[in-house]
Amino acid sequence: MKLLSKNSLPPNLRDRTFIKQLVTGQRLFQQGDSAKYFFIVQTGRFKLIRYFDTSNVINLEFAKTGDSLGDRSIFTDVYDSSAIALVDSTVIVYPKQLLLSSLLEDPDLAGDLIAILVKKMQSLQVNLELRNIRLAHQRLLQYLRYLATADNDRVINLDRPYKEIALELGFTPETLSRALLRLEQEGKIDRQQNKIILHNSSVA
Amino acid sequence: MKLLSKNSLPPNLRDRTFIKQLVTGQRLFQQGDSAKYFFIVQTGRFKLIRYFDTSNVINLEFAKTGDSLGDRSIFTDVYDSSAIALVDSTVIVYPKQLLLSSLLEDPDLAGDLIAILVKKMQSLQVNLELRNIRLAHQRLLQYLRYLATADNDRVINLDRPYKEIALELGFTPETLSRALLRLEQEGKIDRQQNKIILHNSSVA
DNA sequence: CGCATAGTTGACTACGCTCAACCCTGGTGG
DNA sequence: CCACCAGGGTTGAGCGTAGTCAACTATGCG
Repeated sequence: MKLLSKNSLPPNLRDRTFIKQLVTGQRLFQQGDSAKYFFIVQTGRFKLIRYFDTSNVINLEFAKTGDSLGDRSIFTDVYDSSAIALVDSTVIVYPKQLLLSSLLEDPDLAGDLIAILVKKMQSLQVNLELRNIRLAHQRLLQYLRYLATADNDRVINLDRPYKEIALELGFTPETLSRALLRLEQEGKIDRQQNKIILHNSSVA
Repeated sequence: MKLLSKNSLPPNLRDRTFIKQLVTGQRLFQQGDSAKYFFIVQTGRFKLIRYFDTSNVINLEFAKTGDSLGDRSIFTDVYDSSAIALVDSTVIVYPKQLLLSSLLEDPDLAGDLIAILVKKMQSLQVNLELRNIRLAHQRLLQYLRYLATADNDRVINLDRPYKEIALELGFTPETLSRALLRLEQEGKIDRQQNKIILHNSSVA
């Protein structure tokens, strides 16, 4: 992945690409801003939110290491959402227009970007599939299975608050809490602090 | 968009790209098949479904004119779902490997593909946003607004059965029917056969 | 030590699902 | 030309589950 490492970029693009560090709560970009940059998360994580009228905010998605930010604005001139660092984070900042013109000259870069977009599409697709599962404990279990197969491990490390997971799954924290309890009581999982062990019987 | 017209493709790719016609109910590809092709819908529409165990089927998405099919399998060797024509349809069939190597030689094609993927991402994103709206009539209204702004028209032509729309929105047909009734009674919309008129007051 | 926040648990509410019946339309065949 | 049938769409009644609001605990941070 040439795209993911600043040093392997073609010189003219590399010279104008830089790393940005953000602290918890800091905005990377703001809805309505001129969309001059494209980003990839190096460390940490972000949430994307959208404002409708004032005081009407919705959560769009979460981005973690390796995910792109600002991808929906590749061909539009303003950001359609705001990105906020949930923890101290670093991102690679690409000047969008220069990146796009570099893609035309360096096909490998284009291939890298396509791969990143496809990966993101798949992730959105998984989320959408999960939403089609109505019962909270079943949706949660399926989510845990995805995490387990992705990590190839039955021990799942949840490195972020349940609150956030609840939002991503479309639940309230209360419902997530009860769903976890239920899976535990049914013997499908074990919980110890922020680790979850998926039992053999419930993997298939 | 060079990619969308067979005739503007580079010769070696064009020679192996073809149009395929399908009748209602016909399968374009099957989950598990070797993913040798990438498709773009020219006319008609498709549904993508996934089988878990036998007799456990879920609906993934619907694709209409201009949408890509098989995009999730660009970098994998088998299709992760089956595509079925919902009406008589035609698709452009690209040999996947040749398309990928052509992208590296013709940057315009790569740009076109990126645009298609971004558009699809946005569409998935919209669906996901809609799922975050809990009340059926509100989710439906928001959906109608998207359609209206996309078509830039307050008269929405629903060219497909309500049943299908219900699935896409994550409702049962009964719930969709009641939600339509409610919006009508609240004066937000008018219905006449398969057209829906979005009232001015409810656009913003 | 005090405060803010995450997480948990309980009681109640409300909305969408399920199942059933019915209407309506289009298509088919006698 | 009508009788029949299949499927989409609508409406009704009852149920179940997630949301809401509230109280409480635990944890981390100043």
